[in-house]
Amino acid sequence: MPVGNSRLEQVRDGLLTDLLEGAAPAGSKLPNEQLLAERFQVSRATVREAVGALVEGGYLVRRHGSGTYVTSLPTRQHALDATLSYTRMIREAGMRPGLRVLSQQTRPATEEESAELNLSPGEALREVERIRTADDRPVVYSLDRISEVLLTDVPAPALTTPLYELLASVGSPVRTATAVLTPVIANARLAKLLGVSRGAPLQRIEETDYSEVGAPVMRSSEWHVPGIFELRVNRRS
Amino acid sequence: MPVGNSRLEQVRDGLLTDLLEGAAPAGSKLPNEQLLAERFQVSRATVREAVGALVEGGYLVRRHGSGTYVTSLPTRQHALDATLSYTRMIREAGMRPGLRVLSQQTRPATEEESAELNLSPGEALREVERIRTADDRPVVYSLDRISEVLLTDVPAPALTTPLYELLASVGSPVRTATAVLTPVIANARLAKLLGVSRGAPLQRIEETDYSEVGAPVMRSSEWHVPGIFELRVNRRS
DNA sequence: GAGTGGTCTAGACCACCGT
DNA sequence: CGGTGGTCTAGACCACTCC
Repeated sequence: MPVGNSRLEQVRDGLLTDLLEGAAPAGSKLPNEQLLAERFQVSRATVREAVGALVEGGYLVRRHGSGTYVTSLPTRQHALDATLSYTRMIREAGMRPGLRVLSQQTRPATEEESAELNLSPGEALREVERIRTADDRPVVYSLDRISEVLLTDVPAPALTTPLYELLASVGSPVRTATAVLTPVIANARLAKLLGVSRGAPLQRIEETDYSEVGAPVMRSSEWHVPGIFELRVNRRS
Repeated sequence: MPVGNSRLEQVRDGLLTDLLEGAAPAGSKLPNEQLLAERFQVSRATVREAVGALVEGGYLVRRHGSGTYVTSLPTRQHALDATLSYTRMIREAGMRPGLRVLSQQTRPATEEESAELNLSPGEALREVERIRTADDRPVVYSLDRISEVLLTDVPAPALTTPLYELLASVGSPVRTATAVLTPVIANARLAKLLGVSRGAPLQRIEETDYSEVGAPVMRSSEWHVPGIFELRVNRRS
């Protein structure tokens, strides 16, 4: 059982335990906030914060004037919007993730790359070409580009470590990203690299990754083989 | 200028105005919470709530012990994860959205549909087949299925109104959804319906929509023509 | 050590829901 | 109408960052 340090975490985890162990089944109504405050020996403000976190996570709904209720289905944790790690998604699908670096080079940024990464035109960037595997079968071909400025202390052939870890280690951890998904047809090269037929459908993802202050730090182009692991998105109004 | 009723909204909108009008440029540090409280004549708790909302929206970052800072890029508002409305996305892309109903029928649910919509096997559901257009050009072909039980008061031919509005009007407004995206190849029928070539890539989306209490209310299968409006996803760690 | 955000309290009043 | 969540206050102490 998770036990946090702060009272907020204690209340949140206490409520979560009720939910997971069936003490508060789907559709049931929680005790009111005053009662919860007494039960956990905290103020009502603290209860509200804990309940708010569970509402945010999709476990509870508040209805003004009526009460707080338990929902039936929590949000999926390994969706595209909820994690940045394909490694995690592949593992979640019950497969063994792997990574193979095809090439890496330093070259001037194109105009589009300069705009996306907020660089001066022609400024140097590091590009890595990789194949991601699941149970040794190729599933993603990717081209990742990072500004050379961020990597001054990183030797050229060092991009074999996971890029998110690398970026975190140089002080630019990735927190958010925006990705555009487009279906495409495999050309001869992609077909060969990914082990599919020419003309087979692939999921193309163009993504820009941002640091915690919102500065763009990496631009990725990816081609995914469909049907191996799910690309799921949690949506909300 | 948006002016809310609650003090919380007044503070939030006040800060947002600073951000949008450039009074607080990207990377700059906000005054501390005590000062903001004095400026807006509210308590620090209220300031924290307003700032929290802007952090949630991606406009600000808090750094414990250091300060609150303005980020460079706000989260995209019309991404797949942030809205359920394709109408809105199409309009955002500068085009005129349209909708054409091809057919509707009531029939028993398949096994998969029963599982997804939490019905008894073979229970009746209403199915609608539609084409969505942007500037009169077909962009999405969709099959939507809703349990007949939810629609007892709705006459059979009435599914021409937007389905989200219809569901809200019968007391089951959609709040969240989970969608799986897969690239596919257009077959002869889809190619004809969507005005593309056979063999062209299409984005397939299988989606389940949930009410505010987490009960599944609609299951949709969609085929999107790529390149008309963007399918973007905001991601976070 | 000074300044910042993070947590927490005890109490108040309001807005909405249902009977 | 009573009960619920929604908003708000004034003040306190803690944890962290950075000089």
